[in-house]
Amino acid sequence: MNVQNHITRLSRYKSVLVRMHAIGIARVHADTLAEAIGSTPAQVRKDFSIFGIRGQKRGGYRIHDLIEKIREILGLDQTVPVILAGYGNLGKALSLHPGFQKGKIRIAAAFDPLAETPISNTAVPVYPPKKMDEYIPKNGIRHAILAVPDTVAQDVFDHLYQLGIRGFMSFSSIPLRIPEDAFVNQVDLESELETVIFYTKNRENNGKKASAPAS
Amino acid sequence: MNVQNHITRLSRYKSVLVRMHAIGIARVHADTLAEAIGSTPAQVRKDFSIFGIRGQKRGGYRIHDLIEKIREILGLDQTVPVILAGYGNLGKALSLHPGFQKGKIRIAAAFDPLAETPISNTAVPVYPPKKMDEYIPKNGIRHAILAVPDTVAQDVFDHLYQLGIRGFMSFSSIPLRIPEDAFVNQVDLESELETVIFYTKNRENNGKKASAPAS
DNA sequence: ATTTTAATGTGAATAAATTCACAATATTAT
DNA sequence: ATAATATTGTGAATTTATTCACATTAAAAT
Repeated sequence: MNVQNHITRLSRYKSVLVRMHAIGIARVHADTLAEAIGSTPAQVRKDFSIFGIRGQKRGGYRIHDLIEKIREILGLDQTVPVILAGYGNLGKALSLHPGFQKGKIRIAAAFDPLAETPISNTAVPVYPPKKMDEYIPKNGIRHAILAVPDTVAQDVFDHLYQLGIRGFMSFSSIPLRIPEDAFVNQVDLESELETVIFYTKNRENNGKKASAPAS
Repeated sequence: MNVQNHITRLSRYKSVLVRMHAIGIARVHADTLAEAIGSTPAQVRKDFSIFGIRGQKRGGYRIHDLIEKIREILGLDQTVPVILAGYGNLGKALSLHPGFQKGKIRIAAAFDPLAETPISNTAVPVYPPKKMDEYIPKNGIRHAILAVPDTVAQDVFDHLYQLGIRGFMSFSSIPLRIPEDAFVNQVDLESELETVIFYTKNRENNGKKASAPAS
């Protein structure tokens, strides 16, 4: 299972493709890609078709081109700078996450109240929060990761929004009240783990797909 | 937007409900709940209907009962012990995550090679990996969080599977090869952020919903 | 050259998810 | 008591997503 839409899938295809490319593979078939991300060949072809990605009849897709094209669709043709609000354990983990060090996403800076006293061992520069007001407009930052305590999540969100940030990945567990023109991907870790518990339980019974109980 | 299915939604409803309950609210309407998680009243009622959750005509739902019922559906009526494979920055962040300290999920122990020398400041006991062989069967653990380096993710997965774990939340960015009867929720942080970048970009243009480009 | 084969690409078919719309009914107001 | 109102619960309608199935075509084999 695993909840996905075609954008998530494009991103996952790319992840696999980048790794294949790195080990010297030049071409890929819809079947291979489907299996890698737990999907179907028809789904892969349809996803590509929707976005005008063409392969070649009897020859699959050229990985290099595919990666380029997917990056372009996702808006990753240029490096995208992202700031990190909150440099606690989670913030630190994210700043060191391989996925944010190799690809086109770059965590440009982190902001945390504790940075009044310098934080050691940081993967990115860590500044006090008030520096956001200058840093974000100056560097044209449009995206932020919210890794702050729930108690201040809405305030920090509002502040960042007001500074021009429109795209957010939030790890807070409270739902944010957001303006129409902002986009927030709320990554709720508790919820993600709870779905695992549900589906694991319902696997033991029905085998394949989990569904609603009798009543 | 935000990719969801009804299980994810149930979990999110619960999260909101628990907070409402904590501040002394006893009843809730479908509209309130819908707005809180960014859904629609019809969706809320349909979700509840599917699982046989009944409110009362003109009176909404009793929060206490709702929480009970949702917990039961998700398999969270008892406390569920989960182990953490890997106690790096991410593992540590997870062990301290409020969502895993207040609810029915309990991170029972973490396992990491660095634990040969004791790790200080831990929120949970941290053991060397070889202790898993004894700990997991003895404590009947069925669920694990994989927060290990990509290079060993498959090996650790295989080992945990072989010890009886069937439900996984994985933060590795490589797709795992998994047996039929295991369930893995792969939380791909890079992919989550990439979707934010896509939708933010496509908001600026079309306003409401992001869709496929011309070609 | 010609045939065979192994893919893609895509409309059509199917399935799944969401929203509509309204009957049912408990609560409140009169 | 009766009427008015608000909100649930759910089939039906609609929309969205997935899968099917097969025509198309490039490559490989003969």
